Amino acid sequence: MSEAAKKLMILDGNSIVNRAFYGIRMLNAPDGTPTNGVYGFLAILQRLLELESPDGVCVTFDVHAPTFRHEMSEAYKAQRKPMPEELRVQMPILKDVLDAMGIRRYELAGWEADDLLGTFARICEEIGWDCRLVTGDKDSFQLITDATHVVHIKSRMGQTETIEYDPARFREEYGFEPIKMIDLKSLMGDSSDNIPGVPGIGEKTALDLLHRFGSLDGVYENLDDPAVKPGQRKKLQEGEASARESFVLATIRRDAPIDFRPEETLWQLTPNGATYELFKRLGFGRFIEKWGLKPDAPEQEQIFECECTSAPVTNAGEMDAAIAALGGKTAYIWCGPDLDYVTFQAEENAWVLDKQSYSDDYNSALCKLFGAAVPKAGHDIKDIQRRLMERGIESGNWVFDSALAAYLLDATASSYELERLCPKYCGFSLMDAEDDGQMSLLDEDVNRLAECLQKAASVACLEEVFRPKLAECGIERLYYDIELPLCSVLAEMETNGFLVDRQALYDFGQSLTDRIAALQASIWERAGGEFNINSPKQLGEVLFERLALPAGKKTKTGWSTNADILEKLRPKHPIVGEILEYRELTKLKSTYADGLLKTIADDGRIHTTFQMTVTDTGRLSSREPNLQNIPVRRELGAGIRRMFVAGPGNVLVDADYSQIELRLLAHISQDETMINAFLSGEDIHAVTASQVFGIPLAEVTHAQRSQAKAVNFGIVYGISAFSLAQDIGVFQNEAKSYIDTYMAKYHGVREYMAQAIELGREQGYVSTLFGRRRYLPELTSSNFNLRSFGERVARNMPIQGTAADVMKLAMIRVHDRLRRELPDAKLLLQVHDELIVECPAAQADDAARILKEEMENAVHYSVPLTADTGIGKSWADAH
DNA sequence: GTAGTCACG
DNA sequence: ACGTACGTGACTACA
Repeated sequence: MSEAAKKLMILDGNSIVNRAFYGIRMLNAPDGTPTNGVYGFLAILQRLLELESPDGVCVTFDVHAPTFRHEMSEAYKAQRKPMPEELRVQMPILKDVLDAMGIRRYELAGWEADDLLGTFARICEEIGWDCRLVTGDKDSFQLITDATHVVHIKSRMGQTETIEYDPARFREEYGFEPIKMIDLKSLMGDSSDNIPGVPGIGEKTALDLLHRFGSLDGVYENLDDPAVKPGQRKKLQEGEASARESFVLATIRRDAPIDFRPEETLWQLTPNGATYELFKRLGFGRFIEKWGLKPDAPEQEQIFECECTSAPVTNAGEMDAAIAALGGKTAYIWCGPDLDYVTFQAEENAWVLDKQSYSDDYNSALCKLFGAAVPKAGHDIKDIQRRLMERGIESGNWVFDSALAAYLLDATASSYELERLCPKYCGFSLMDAEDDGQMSLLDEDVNRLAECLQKAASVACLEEVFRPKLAECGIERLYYDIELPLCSVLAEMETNGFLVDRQALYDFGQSLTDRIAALQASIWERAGGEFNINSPKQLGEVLFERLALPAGKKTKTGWSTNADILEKLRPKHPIVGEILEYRELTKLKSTYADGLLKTIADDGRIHTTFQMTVTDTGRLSSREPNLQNIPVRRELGAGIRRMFVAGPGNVLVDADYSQIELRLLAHISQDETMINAFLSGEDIHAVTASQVFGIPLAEVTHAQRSQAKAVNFGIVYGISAFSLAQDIGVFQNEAKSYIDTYMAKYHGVREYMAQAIELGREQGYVSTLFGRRRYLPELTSSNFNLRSFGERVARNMPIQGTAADVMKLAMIRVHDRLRRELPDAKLLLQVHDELIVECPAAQADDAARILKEEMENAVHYSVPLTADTGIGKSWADAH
């Protein structure tokens, strides 16, 4: 009986660390040592262990010594760029990590890692093992065979991704056999590898020649072929020696003299103390957790000890006594699901209120605790407030929210769960009680009770850490006057919900069904067969293979079929327009008609959840369902907004800021021209058109205004000429001249943009006018893409974030005034620069006035903020 | 779970 | 030369 083939994963150590170093943002161990390369390596290793489940693992490294390639080629000797210091110091760390984990590593003076990969792959193939070569370089693609696949590491925007190439995948992408990579490189060269190739022949020509003649030899045997242009022929003739030399340089050797026994690489993850200690020193908590690493001699687990004694609260008398004992001190709260139990704690005392063990009216107990008499702190208090509201309890006197504080201190963190915050800020971890599904806290489940008490107490610890930090960052006002009060406004909006005309929405969905079916039939007929139009892969095959339409951009997995591309293809084939319409209709049906219907609650309303700790800029987000992306731009989609309606006797009042981001840009940059444009009340896009195109305001055409509008938007986002050109359909040099003129005319804006980046780099963060911060380690990255991204964010975040701050402040003010002056008017929704209120029809004008006043007067800057209002029975009518 | 696409400001 | 606008969430396909 033959055993199943073993699978060996060989990682190209230098190349992967390199990718990680340049691809992800800087990380440091607690002692300041840079670690991002090692961290990225481990992240990739972990991902691949899960994905591939190899039987063996080993890592190859380059040795800094001349190789046979240096001996044979002058060109190859050219100095490689020296490794940056922050990367160099990480190589020995990685080797320590591998040694601790017991993973074999190999290096051989005089031979490059690629040659080791090739040699190892050969040896594996000889004994019938499968190989996975993991690397960030494309050099080793020539080694791809049925048994040997290359897992290619790419990094994009701080994310690393892995693509596994087998022969088929390779052929699909390159159109020839993997081994022909050598021929390709001999023609086009490889600047990063000092392989000269044929001077004057680039990737395009080289690929073309290879497809035509199959190999380097084939090319030279067919130099007289008419398909070879005279210029190319000359270059090829002159460059033949170089090409032949490149062929040898580019060929990975498979005969490195190294004692490699595959069975020695057999390995599986075995947690050990050495790895634990090392990871702890490096600050790799994530991997300690993920891999269950523990110290050899179990040290005192730094679990937080709750020093308070807890008392059950089982009746109204005990509740009163607990509140008396609090004596005005802040109660730190942790609630169970559906508020079935609540633990609260102050200093050395803690109490447990449990619905099942409470003999009097439970709601009354909640009212006492959550009423205005008791100051309270919690974690994600908006959520607690909403759940209380659902029980008809209005809570008050909330003085702290640890999740919100953590968000303000670092808006880019991936999660704000107590389990993560405690280790990060307080130096202890939380215990983890299994959820056993019991509803009652007091029944026998000691662990879970302890866990809840601990969580309540940890909110107190976090508060102690966070309060001074908020002061230090100058964001106390933002926190206490905006974020915290906003919680109850949002809780109320979520509870209010937006009424939807269920029948109309259903009918709308039905009306789409027939049209979709007709489109599908026609598309299938034109395609000459049935396929899944919703599958970009299948659609790509139909459009670009079967119908042979000119393919545009490619994605990682195939051809791009997005609306931009299809729009350009529209005139080429009638199927394209139908696909675009099919896409539009199916989107409306699945996401908006069917999707929203599912979310309508028993009261006929849709209750979204606003998330306060999600965006990097300070905006809110809306989910389950997302009501901030209801269609409006296209006529058919905007019909959805007719289904969002006011209740009987009510109307909707809609108010939206007019160009708030550009107004804030004018103020923040103090650009005189832009400020004057807004002060004069002119149409800002028309003014920009007149500036950019150098024509009198009165002569600006509709098309010019619309282009100027795109420029205005682009400026806010940190534009490039390429993208602007793409967006407005002009040549890149034309787009560039628009931007240059813009920056010359609005030179205050240009100066602001430069300063924003400068300041961001110096401080490590950028901030809004309210002090909200976004840290930008990307600004000092040595990776061009990452750094450019940081620069765009540095320009954009202060604007988008200030707009978010202003809107939040306005919401609090609107809410206050409505409560005092129009208690029947309810805030329903915020869509970044728009607010929607529902109120009795007779109060609509008053509500509109209040919205306008409070939004426009939330702040007073160098240019006025203006808000436009509308009134109607539906969202579509009110907007 | 990731990728592609598309809805919004 | 690089790769190509900021910020979100939901749905479908596919591994």
